[in-house]
Amino acid sequence: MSKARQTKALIIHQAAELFNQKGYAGSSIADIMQATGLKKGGIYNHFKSKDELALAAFDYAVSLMSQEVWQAIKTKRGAVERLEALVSAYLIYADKPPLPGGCPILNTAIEADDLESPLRDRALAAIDSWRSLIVRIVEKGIKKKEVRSTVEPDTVATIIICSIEGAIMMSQLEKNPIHLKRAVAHLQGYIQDSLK
Amino acid sequence: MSKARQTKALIIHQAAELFNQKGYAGSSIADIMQATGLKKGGIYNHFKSKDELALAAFDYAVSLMSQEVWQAIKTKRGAVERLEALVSAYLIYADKPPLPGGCPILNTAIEADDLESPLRDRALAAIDSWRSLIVRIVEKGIKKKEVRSTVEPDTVATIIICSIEGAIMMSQLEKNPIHLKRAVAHLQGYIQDSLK
DNA sequence: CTCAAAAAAGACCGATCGGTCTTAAAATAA
DNA sequence: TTATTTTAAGACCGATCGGTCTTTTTTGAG
Repeated sequence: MSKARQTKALIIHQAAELFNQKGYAGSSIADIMQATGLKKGGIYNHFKSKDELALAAFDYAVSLMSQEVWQAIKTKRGAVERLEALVSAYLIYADKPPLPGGCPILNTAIEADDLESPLRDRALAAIDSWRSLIVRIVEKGIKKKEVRSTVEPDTVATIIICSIEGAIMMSQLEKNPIHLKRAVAHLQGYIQDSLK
Repeated sequence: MSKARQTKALIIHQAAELFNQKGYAGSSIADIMQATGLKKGGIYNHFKSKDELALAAFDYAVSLMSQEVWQAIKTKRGAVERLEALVSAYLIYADKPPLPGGCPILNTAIEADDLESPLRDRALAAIDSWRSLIVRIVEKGIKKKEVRSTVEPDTVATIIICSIEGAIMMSQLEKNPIHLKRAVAHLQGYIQDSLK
């Protein structure tokens, strides 16, 4: 990787950590300068604006977690097993989170949900991608008779996503992984009992 | 109420709306001046700093929702009925929310969870108050044999809170109440099936 | 090694930030 | 109604905001 791209990757990584912990409005260019060791010119050489950097940082943050989930489910076969693996993958937030500060989708959704903004669109797209992954797994499970045909895939997606996101928030706030562990355990029971 | 206290209440209400929608870092004193129609002197006559106003606005926002929940459960008797009423009370976020911008506890928790700050302490206290309300209801239900003795009150509290908070976030982001409705329906089933 | 192109430095900009203070207006107790 | 206190106005402050631009340094192709 060229020096320039290394520097750009460093800026994105450090900005993602800052934004995820202090928010977009709460993080200044000066903060990013300090975190990267670069001066203003070094940052604006790679990004036209703070907003453009925010988008790049969000995409990077989401990709980190997407990779975790994909790694967790790619070897699993049945729908139930895949959902169990997906849910368990989020326990990483209790152990060694890909980024400090909690779930970047949740953080961005909360900060950007009121104004129309590119950042809100990205958060929406990230949630929708997650939702459709779950829906596809459940639909395939129904086709293969592994999941009861009365189960609504969209409802399963809502329950899984909102439980995990709420639990990440609570564990992050209280600095105690217990809530995330409880939510994951509850979802495992839900997947076992309600789907098949 | 004296004129001065009316003005102070107006500032708190408008600030609570702003902070809940745009966040604390994202809302400026100039924004609050515009929302209240007051000039800077009129605001700083009632509050020493933006931080002090933020605390007052958060307390006000939480009290609005606490009153809703209390209204919903005060007439109910059994533990199961009280929990059902508590969960259903949050459907108000899909209909006529006490404040625009979603749940103030969630919004504040996300923005303030990283730094040690009075605001984080308030969010922690609000969550703990909610948690202990649920725990007390479940414990009483166990004593009265309305709830199975194997049920863990703290786990029930975690599942209810994280599901509702996650669902409020999703419905707020997508501007669609369906997620909140699904989560409440799921929790009703959980309360019916798992507790008794 | 040379040199053109790219990257980073850092001074500089106007706007806005939270906050202060003096002055004027309004509310209230007498 | 008057006198006193409280409340709000609005000019003002230094610091910081995001962003620009010129200059210097570094990089990498030839």
